Parts: sequence; C-alpha cells; structure tokens
Amino acid sequence: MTIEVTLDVMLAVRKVKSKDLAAHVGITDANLSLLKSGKVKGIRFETLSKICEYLDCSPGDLLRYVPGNSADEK
Amino acid sequence: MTIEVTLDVMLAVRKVKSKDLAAHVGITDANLSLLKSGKVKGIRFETLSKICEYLDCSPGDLLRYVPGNSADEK
DNA sequence: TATTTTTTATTGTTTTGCAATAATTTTTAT
DNA sequence: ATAAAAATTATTGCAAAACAATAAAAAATA
Repeated sequence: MTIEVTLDVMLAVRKVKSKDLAAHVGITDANLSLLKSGKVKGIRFETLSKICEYLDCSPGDLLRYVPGNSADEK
Repeated sequence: MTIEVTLDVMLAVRKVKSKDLAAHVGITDANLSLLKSGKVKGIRFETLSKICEYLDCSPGDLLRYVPGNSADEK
C-alpha cells in the first residue's frame, strides 16, 4: 500500500502553475516538482497546509491511499 | 492555517485502541500518541499509509486543513 | 525559435520522524 | 479500592529525508 501524491491533478483543476505554487509555499520549483512526481517520502504539515491554502483544497485532494501490497511498491 | 491530525476521531469511529494501531504500523505507542495529539510536524507516507490500511480510511480522514491564520499558530 | 515552465541532478544543511526507554497519568476491569 | 492495561509525557539520540541552492537539460507555450 502506498500514498499517492495527486498534486498534479489539483494543479490542473485550479489551473495553477507549479511555479506560482512554489513561490507561494516558499519551496523551490525543484522540490515541488519532486513532490508532484511522488519522489518524496513524506511531507511537513506546514508545507501541506500552504499548498492547501493556495489551491483551496484539503489534504485528501492531494494525498490518496492506494491499497494493495504489490505493484510499484518500493 | 494548519493541518490538524484527526486520528483520534478515526480511532474512536473504528473502536481501535492506539496500542493495536501502533503495533500494526510498527511505531512506538509513544510516537503514535504524539501524532494523535498533533505534536508532530510532519509524517512519512509509509506511516500514513499503514495507518490508512489498518483503519481502512483515507488520508483525508486523518488530516484536516484548518484555514485562518490566527489561533494556535506558532 | 525565443521564452517560460518543468524536470532532473547534485551537494549540503538542518529539521525532525521515530526508536528506545522509563516514568507518570488515565482508563478499564476485577 | 486496587490491580492491570492503556495512554501520555518526557528524554536522549540518530538516521533519514525534507528542503535549500544551484545548474543544466527537457518540455511546453508563445
């Protein structure tokens, strides 16, 4: 089982560009990109809340629990 | 704005005791308690997913975005 | 084909998740 | 009440990793 980062979806829905979100959150474009592509193993609540604020969404819109202990694990 | 950990609610709903959840997730009772009481600044997806698995819920059931930049910030 | 945006890559700093342990407090059961 | 179980609080420590800073390549948009 895994947590999938669906930030890309919300960015599309809100039509916000990563660049702007990164600027608002106060993290680099590079790190936001890593977060978007699920190459991060966790997140600080401060970062998460800022993203929620800018995208006007909830944590559940950004993170998804994917059951099943087989595919793409690790 | 802040992220509120509502793990206590889900534990109550599922009638699961912290002890058991901690055992399943593989973290100490102490740390789970800290997480429950919102004394943690972030979470690893691996931990989050295991909690979701055991409680059969989604990240959105455990984390809540609380707008408003005033109270208990800091 | 410029220009902007995004991604990938590296190195380094610093925060902090979580372990381990133990003691105290609260809850549940006898 | 009181023993037992569960939960909280407190400390210390370490390894993991979030994130910064920077740069360059790739992709998208104008």
